[in-house]
Amino acid sequence: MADVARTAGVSVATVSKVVNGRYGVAASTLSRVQEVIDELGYEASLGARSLRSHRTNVLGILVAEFEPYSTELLKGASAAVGATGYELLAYSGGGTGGVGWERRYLSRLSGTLIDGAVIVTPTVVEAHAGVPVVAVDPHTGPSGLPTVDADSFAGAVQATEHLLGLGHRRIAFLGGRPDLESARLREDGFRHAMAAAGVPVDEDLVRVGGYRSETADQPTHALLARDEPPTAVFAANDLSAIHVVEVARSLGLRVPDDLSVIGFDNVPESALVTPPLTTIAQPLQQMGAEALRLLVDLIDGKERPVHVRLPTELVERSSTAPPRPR
Amino acid sequence: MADVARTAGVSVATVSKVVNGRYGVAASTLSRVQEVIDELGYEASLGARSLRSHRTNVLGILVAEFEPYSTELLKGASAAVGATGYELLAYSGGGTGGVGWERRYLSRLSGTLIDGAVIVTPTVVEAHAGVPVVAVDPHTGPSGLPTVDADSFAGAVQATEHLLGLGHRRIAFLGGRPDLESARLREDGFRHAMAAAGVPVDEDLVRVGGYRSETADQPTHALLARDEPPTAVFAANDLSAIHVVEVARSLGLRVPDDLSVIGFDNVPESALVTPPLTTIAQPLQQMGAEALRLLVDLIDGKERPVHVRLPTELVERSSTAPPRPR
DNA sequence: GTGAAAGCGCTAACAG
DNA sequence: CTGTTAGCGCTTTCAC
Repeated sequence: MADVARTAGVSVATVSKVVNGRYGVAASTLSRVQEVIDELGYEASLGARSLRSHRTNVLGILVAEFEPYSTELLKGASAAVGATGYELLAYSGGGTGGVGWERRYLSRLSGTLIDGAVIVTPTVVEAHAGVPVVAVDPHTGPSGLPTVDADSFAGAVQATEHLLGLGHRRIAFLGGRPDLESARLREDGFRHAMAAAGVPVDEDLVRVGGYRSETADQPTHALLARDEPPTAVFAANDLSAIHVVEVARSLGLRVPDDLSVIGFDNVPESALVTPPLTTIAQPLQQMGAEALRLLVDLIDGKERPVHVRLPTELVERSSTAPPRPR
Repeated sequence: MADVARTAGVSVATVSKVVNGRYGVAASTLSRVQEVIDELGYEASLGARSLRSHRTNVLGILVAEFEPYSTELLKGASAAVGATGYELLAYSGGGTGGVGWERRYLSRLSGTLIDGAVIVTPTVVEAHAGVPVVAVDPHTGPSGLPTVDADSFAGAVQATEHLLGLGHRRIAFLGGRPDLESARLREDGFRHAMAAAGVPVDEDLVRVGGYRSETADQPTHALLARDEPPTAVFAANDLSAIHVVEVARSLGLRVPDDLSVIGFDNVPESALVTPPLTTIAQPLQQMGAEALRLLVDLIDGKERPVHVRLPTELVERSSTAPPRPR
């Protein structure tokens, strides 16, 4: 900025005024400064500006890692931000954040740099943060923070009913982590639908999968190695469902002929596996867009429902079929 | 930081030393300060820190918009950053950047905030930028900047040969924008493969699609409305290929029975359309990871090839088939 | 081993 | 209308 000021023969304060469109600058000065700015390709440093002004027009999206789930939200947020005049800053430690990443990233960015934040699947939710914050699918469920999530319970019911409707009775549930709200709700939905159909749940068929390939591996093997293996598996997210498909194939089982598998999330990757995964879709892009709109309204001080829950939908692809007659 | 200093009964300078692990702090002071930091959940502001220190341990990824292409790169970069100790900051204006977004975002973030940047599909490439910069698939082709891209020419040859091998002869090419390097190379590859097979190119079947649905719409209609329409279309990216499929269906043509369509990129979305798209895969995640590694090496001053070109691969799905006997 | 002071690039008051 | 001045929260000499 000093460069620009010197070249234009004015003070940095004047340049600042031009850059920020403040009143009190002569038309001639303005155009001269603007010319120099264009010529030099000057752009104010976000860091320095925000340090002083506490308004940046930048919204943060804080994620533990850029993976299929968070990037879908990002697409939605990106589409929604266009109209608002804000810019988007997505921050991630690349998976190295460890526990408490959400709080650390937030304090690192808030107060300076961003006017508000969307935090994706936070474990620790803090109501007070300095800037407005919206949580997407917090692991503790809707609490003090404004929240956007999908209807995990209803989705799990849909998944289970789909399997039941196909004729399955020996259905396994490969859950998430029991301490997470979404995982709990999906198990509840599963049990609810089973009970409603009058099909008893074999407790040995209910396992903790942990939402990730590595953690789902052992329980999946245990499930499929049984004397009387399940004819269908409902996995609480796509990542673990995909892993079930892989394990089944490695064991010589054909999907869906020998085993039906249904997932949850509908990340794009679920369509890429062989066979393409039947799953329960969360409207991820829509959730990202909704979270962003909610955040903007919060910043603008508009009244809004503090909790948005979006519906899920069954996406039938090729990993589910009626059980084979025995 | 002043809070922490006051509570611990030391100066902010000392707190700073503790935070940054500098030498010259008594063990007792260190542990006391560390305790207060943990208790208060203090985390240094990125903006302020970077303003002063010019080393942030944060790498930037600058994109025009978060869409399927850039988010795939993001996933790769995120996976690769884990080992490096850096954190990732992805910045986007949400599509409102306009021309020259790459330069503006870069000067906004560089010098402060980030130690280096990966710029995704920049149009304007500037060799000198203040911080190390790596370009992914720059629209002008490899120039002064270190670059990561895929082999567009070879990929286009693969696509064309696939169609030729299926028996197609009347093959249309729906190109990108002629001013973009990747688009030009894909057309070259198409012509090269046609010539090698001794099949003359009907110039009326070569159209400019512009890489986007909106820009591809009119040329696609023109192509399919011909008296003698093509039996196959090679679209220069998945987005336009998907649009060709949609237009064909809206015209009552069945894909692939009446018309084969092949795309380029292999974004996850290409598998989600009906029928799933046959396409040429760019190893997008790998490209993102490679760009990040190249950037880190650049920052560390390591010698590295300044241009990495990754191979493409044919992904056969269901949008291509032999032409119908007439 | 610790703190005082200067200053990173910018904006906001205020004086001229 | 324009420039001077005082910080924003932090790191970094450099005295003590």
